[in-house]
Amino acid sequence: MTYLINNNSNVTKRVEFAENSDSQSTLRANGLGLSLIKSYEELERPELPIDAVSSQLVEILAKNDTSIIIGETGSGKSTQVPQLCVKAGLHEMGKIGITQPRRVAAFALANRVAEEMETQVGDKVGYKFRFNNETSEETNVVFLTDGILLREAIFDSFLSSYTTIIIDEAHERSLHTDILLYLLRMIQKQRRENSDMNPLKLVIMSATMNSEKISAYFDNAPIYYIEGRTYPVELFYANSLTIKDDDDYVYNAVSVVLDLHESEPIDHDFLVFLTGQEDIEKAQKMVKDDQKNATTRKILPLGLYASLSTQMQARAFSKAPQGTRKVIFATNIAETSLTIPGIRIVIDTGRVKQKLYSSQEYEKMDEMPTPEILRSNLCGVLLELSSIGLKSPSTIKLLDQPNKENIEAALDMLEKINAITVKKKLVKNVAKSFVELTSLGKKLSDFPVDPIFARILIAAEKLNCLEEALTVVAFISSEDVFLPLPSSLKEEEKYTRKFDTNEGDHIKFLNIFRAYKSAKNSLKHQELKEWCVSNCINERRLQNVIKARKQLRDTCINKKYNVGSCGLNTSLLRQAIAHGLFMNACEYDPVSKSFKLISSPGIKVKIHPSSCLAMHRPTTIVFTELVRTKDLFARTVSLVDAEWIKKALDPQNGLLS
DNA sequence: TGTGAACTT
Repeated sequence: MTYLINNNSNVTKRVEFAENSDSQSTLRANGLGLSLIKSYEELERPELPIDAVSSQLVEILAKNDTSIIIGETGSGKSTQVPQLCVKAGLHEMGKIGITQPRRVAAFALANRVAEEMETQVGDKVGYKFRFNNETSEETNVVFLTDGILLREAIFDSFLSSYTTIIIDEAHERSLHTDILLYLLRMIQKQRRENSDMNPLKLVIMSATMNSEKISAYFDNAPIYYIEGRTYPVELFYANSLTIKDDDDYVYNAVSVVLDLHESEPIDHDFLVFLTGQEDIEKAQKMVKDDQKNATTRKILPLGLYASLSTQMQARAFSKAPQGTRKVIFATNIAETSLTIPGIRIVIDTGRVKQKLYSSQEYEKMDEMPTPEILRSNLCGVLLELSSIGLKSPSTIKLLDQPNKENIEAALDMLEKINAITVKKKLVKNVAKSFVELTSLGKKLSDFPVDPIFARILIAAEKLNCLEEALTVVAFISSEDVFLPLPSSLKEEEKYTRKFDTNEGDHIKFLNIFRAYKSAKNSLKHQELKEWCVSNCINERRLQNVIKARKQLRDTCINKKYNVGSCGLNTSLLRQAIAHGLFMNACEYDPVSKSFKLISSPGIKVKIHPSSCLAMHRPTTIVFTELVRTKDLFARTVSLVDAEWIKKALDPQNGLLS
């Protein structure tokens, strides 16, 4: 069937509307309209493929409990569907929430949609992710990370402030998205059955066509396809141009930028994909060095990656000054879901790297990545789900079922740390686990960190060293603050860094935090920066640690914890750490000259060379994490007393009530 | 005696 639809822009488009099967209607806005449109620069906003079907979508959104919308990046679904929900009146009884797997995406989309709806960010349109909340009473549409919506569900298990939840980028299958899909399906059912509550409308959006699975998961919800691409962007692969240096893809990418800078109009901005933060900083510096003497036709090199501050990320979305070209060096955070205004040329270095792989490996890379839920430690999410009220996590029905052993291992761990009790019951001759949250488990789930880290905080309160424990937990649950050591450093110098202590790496973190605080009080801004560099510290990451610490501390204050300090008595702090990490306790084994895991003595580990205890030979240690390379290495290690480990294993332990 | 990098509460 073919319908002709008139839309607001006076452009007539041909739209095919085909009914494929009972469960699946197909809405196609084929690209025909695009050739009729004027250059996007002359329009308020670029014409989007979704515009052709917007009025049908409003009806669909108003009518269906659950809709699945499939559209390519650039179809406009992320910016337009929330606005169409408003047109359908879904904001009248509560908020419309739209989740993103990444913070930048939530931030950028909120800014764009606020502009299109002619409102300020934080007013009718807002965003919310960890450490940032730009929403108010007035907010109708909120862009938030999937992780934070999951947190909200702990405090409001019906998500009652929302009328509509849109899950965007469902194809990425992030751990949080998968859990949310499960949870939303359940909440939708509960709200439908409870006459006091408004129904919950769900919209699942994805870029891939393999959507039957999601549809089946939601009782065969109808699937709608939006076809077509957005405004023209030229895509260059770096290897199709002159390769200057075979080994240095950053150098190649920058060379391409500088070449194209000569030939392209100055108001066409560039987007360059690189693999990581380090490469991005390097590329920015290379461009800056090249531009030192430039007076006209300047380049403004900007970075865009997750750990960049919100302000710096915002610069990537703002306009470059007149006569200056904006060049954005980004990780894959910008690859999906983001459309950055002004970008006309995209330089993708991926191909250059890929030619380093054999064809077999190349094919492997091309396959769909394994959903995160199939390869993650499930402790944290299972505790969250128990806290929301789920009684039988072993029978949880997810889009992809994690293997049973994985779930059992996580439940076993939660039981060992006394966060839950598990009762096995026979249901229709099949053993099922029923989970009950303990009072300790409830406390642990208040903190946005791994449950074993939260246990450190609980023990620390009783040991009167919570102030210090907050610092340690903030460090171990954040990114590594150390800059990579220059290989020019001699071996001896590496291990005589001034914060090292024979108590271990956790106390070293405390030393760094204390030293930074006092340096901050006595030094000027620039001097403080230099202080960080000379101590091999990444200052921005350290600031993130400080933010995480504040968030944890606020939770403690809120829950009326006694936030005391042990001062110089760091033995108390290590005792608290032992109460969290007791499952990771190891004893030195003189026979094998390695450490054996106390909980399973067959496993032998070595202290990672980066640890300040690597050159020592402590009897008993606890570690934060294990990494497997040539051997099994324990990273971030502390010296402990064997007695503390025994005490931590005791269920009657008064420190953890 | 040696880290994949990116994402997130």
